[in-house]
Amino acid sequence: MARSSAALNGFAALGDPTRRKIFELVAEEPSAVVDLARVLPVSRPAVSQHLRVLKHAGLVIESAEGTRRIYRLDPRGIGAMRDWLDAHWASALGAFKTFVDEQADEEDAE
Amino acid sequence: MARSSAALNGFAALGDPTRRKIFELVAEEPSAVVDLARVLPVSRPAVSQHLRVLKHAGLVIESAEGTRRIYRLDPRGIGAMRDWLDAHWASALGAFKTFVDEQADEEDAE
DNA sequence: CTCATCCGTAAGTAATAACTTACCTTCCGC
DNA sequence: GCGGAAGGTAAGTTATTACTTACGGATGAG
Repeated sequence: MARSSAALNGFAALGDPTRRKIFELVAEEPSAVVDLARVLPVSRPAVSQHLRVLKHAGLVIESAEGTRRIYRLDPRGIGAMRDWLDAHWASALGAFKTFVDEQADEEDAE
Repeated sequence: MARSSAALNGFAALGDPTRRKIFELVAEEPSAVVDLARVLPVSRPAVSQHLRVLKHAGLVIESAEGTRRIYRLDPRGIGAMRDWLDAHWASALGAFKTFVDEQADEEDAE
């Protein structure tokens, strides 16, 4: 259950635009907090707070390098969200196709 | 751009627990608003408002059936989120592996 | 033509969350 | 040791947002 609730928190974490931007920056290149704050339109503490949320959601990991904390993507959190979405996507695709076919039949009948 | 921003809104839409529950109920079986409200711990208007958000995010579609509006999953919105996540997942997995290998090397060196 | 059901929207409220500044600790170069 | 850079946390403010009740419009049954 810890795994699935972490995956679910991932959606809330990536729901915020600033956090999504941080996620994309870290995806491009593992970065320290100060480097992210330089690029973003928010203060450094705000970046720290966002990173805490992303970390808690299992989307990033942290590693010390001198005084700098380097943040990287954690593929496990992303993978959990991906799996959850994949399962629903597959069943949705089947149901959607059935629905569209039925609609077409009804229109033929008119 | 309309496509990608819709996909991104999807994360915010699924970030809310009630909305995620609605999403799962609709995934199990296409439902009318009143049926969803019967199961959920919130009022019917609240369900309507959540469905509007999900619809705007491209995650569900609506079809009239008498006075009832039947909501179904829209695989396109889910697919867009899935694609976005997939791309980041793949690159994250590569970067993560490299990072773990480097860590192992440094520990060997000590 | 009523009457009931289904549903969306408006308006107001209370909780949440994203941001700021201020402060303190930790680590490196000199 | 000392000064400076990096960053997590606290406290306070403001904007979102998830919810409620109240209302009005549309559809189907009798």
